[in-house]
Amino acid sequence: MSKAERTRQFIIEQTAPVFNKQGYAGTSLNDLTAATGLTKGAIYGNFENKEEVALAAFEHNLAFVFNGLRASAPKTAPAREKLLAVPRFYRQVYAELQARGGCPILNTAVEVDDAPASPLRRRVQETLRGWHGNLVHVIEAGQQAGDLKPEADATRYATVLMALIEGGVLLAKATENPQALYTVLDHLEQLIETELVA
Amino acid sequence: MSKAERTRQFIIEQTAPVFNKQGYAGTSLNDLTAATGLTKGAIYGNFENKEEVALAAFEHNLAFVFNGLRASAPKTAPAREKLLAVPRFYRQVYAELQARGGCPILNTAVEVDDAPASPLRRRVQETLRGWHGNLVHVIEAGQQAGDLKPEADATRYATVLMALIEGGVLLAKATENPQALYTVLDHLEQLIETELVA
DNA sequence: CGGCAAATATACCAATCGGTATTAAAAGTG
DNA sequence: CACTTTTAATACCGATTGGTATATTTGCCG
Repeated sequence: MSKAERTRQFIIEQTAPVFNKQGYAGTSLNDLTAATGLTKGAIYGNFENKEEVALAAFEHNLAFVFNGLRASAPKTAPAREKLLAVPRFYRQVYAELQARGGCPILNTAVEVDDAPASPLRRRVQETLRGWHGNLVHVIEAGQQAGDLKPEADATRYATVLMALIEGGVLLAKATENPQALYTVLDHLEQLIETELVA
Repeated sequence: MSKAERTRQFIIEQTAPVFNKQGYAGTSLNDLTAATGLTKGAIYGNFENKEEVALAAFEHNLAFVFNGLRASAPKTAPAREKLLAVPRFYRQVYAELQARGGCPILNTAVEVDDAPASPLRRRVQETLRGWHGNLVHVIEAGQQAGDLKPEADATRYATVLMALIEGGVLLAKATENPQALYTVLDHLEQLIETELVA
């Protein structure tokens, strides 16, 4: 790992929470040098421009969520466990997620969804589509395996799950009351058990 | 209505969608003069500073949502109708809400929830608390009247409803697919009928 | 350990930021 | 219509913005 590669990684790690908390427009180059202790020269030696740093930081923040989500249930687990692993993960990790500035998908989606097309905007859309597709796949596989009710609309429940999670994180974060999220997660667990599990 | 009052109102109306789309940090004084056709002198003659414009614009955007929400069901309607009026309202109004930059609560909450205390931040928290309190009140009144299941946890369902709405709006907006919201609204309607209505 | 390349710091750029006096125009009033 | 007050436009301020060219330092390798 070259010096530059390590520095690049260091910049990403140090600036990721800043971007997640303050947003792209709300984060200045000054914030980036303050967060890293480096100078503009070092940053622009490793990134094209501010947006490339933001994109890499978003990717980093995203990895924290999806790596944890993946680790939360074995790849071979039955669908019920895989679905229940989602609320379980958010329960476990919310305190740290909050400290890092909340859900990067939520934060970034809101900031870019009215802006002109950009790499960051495309990446957010792709992430949402990917997550949804993955959930649909889990549900349908579970139905094939006989674990989940065959009549349940996989697309619908994938959408509802995502909306509940993102909405719950928003409420908890904005009201400074984690209980709001836990309440939503309770509901989600019950929903999985009663409407999806066969 | 004095000239200044009319100008102030004009500034609010013209800048409200801009703030809602670009956020507070992403909106410059230049954007405000461009949106209004006025000069900085006119704006600073009617507002203390940029934040006061943003606060008034937020209030204006909020009124669009809550006025519509209030108008969506008669004050004297039974609880079931009042609750079903919520998804019905969002279904009716989503196209216009999207054109205005989406849900102002969602947008503003995400931008300010990691920032230091500010009037805007306080107002967002107050709004969320007020909405939640209002929903709890509607549910509990419905239980008193025998319209809703008495064992349902009013606080929980108020939180879940809000999370579903905000999450649904986020998904629809970010993926440019209104269907995501409609799917969530379908689910919410079914939830009200099966878990809340007696 | 010397020298070269890679990486970081420094110094600087024009443009734009939010904000303010001051000046000019318009509105309200007798 | 004239006069006064209110309201908006102009011109300007220092600070900060994202970004770059250049100088300096650092790490690496023979």
